[in-house]
Amino acid sequence: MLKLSTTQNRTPGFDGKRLHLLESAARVFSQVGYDGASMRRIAAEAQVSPAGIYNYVTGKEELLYWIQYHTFDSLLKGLEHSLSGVVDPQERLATAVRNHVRHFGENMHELKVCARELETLEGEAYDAVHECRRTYFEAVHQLVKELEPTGGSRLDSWIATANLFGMINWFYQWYDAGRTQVSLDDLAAQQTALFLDGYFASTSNGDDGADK
Amino acid sequence: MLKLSTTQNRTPGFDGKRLHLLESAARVFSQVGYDGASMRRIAAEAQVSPAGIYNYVTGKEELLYWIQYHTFDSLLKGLEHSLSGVVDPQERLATAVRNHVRHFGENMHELKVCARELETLEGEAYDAVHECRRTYFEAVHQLVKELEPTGGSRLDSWIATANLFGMINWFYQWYDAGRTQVSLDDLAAQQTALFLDGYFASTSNGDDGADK
DNA sequence: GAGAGATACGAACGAACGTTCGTACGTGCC
DNA sequence: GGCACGTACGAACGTTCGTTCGTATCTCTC
Repeated sequence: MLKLSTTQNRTPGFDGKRLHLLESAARVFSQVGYDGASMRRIAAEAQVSPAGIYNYVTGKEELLYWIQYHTFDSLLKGLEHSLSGVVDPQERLATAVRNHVRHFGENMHELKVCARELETLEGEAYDAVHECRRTYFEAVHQLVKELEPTGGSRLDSWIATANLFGMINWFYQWYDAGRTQVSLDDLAAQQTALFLDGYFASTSNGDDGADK
Repeated sequence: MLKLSTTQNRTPGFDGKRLHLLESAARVFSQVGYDGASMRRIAAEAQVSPAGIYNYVTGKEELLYWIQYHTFDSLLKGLEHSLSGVVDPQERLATAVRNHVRHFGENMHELKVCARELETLEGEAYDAVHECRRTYFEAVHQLVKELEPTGGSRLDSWIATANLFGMINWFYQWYDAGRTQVSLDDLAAQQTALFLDGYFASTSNGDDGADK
């Protein structure tokens, strides 16, 4: 299932137009959900006829596939890039959270679609996205495990990582509901601090786990 | 919008049958989403004809409304009940998390629908559910604020509460994906500990914030 | 047992859906 | 100029959707 559209014999502007189409689709998906979004509405958003969409994509399914795959892929790429040169384990985790939250801020629609429609795709398309997502999760999980090389927290590192993702993924539900008093970097810092030291902790813990 | 179905002149078994219908609808909604669920499938799940649904409910929208309203309402009721007699602030928060997570375990379908379809309803129906949800959030927020009566954490209590909800709401995405090595109470305890003390904290903090 | 009203369902409605088809238009190559 | 082909769109297809309608059954009341 899900034949991908061919990428040969294309006009110069093809890639750009498809990207524009994916952005429009992500915008609509994030507003009304995958099932609630009609191809006609996506077409209108992208200023194309409904039939025109099928020049760039084999169907609705592939729209979601590309949005999700591209999002997790660039999350991972961004993580690897921003981690280079950072050695302190706490600082590395803070960097990862900042990367994630910033990415959310700059691609709110795409991330929202990824968070909400995780189980919408099926078959090979689901597997491909799932593999990409798993790689990203494991990269962050590794950062968590490296926090305490001597043998560990009393908490399960996998569960703690999952809960960390809960914090940084769930925030699309409440952030920017009008009351943007806090910047994305501030938010990332608070989430890092909460994860590392809890709500209570004394501030004696070095740089308190979130700076910059 | 959303005329509620009348509740007068009903047969004795009416309430029970409607509850059964709502459970079936919640099961289908949680599997394929609100938009992806057809009335025909819900009817089949409830062993009723599609037309028969409309004896108990004015339409699809009201199904979602009752599921969400009833869920948040019983979350709040359960919270108030389980808090009675508990005085230690950390223990009160631990109790709240346990209440939430247990409720998730016992009503996985309903909670999943509440988490995923928060923005699906519109107008009065949305407002009514939103008010109920806000009350529940504020109750937990109050518990967080009472953790440190002397003046507070370095973190914003509202944001910390929102992140707490991120942890305990997001877990439907990964829990029971086959690997149920950890009980719901254990999970609640880990989430409470993570929130109160962070991933790092020394275990010297009283009962470490999660017991029972 | 006659009447009323709640409960149940098969059939059908109009609307909207994702997608396909046929046909134009534009551009580059010989 | 003529051909090939990527791009674009209006119209239409078949399907499925939420809901309504007409009617049959069941259960009380008098």
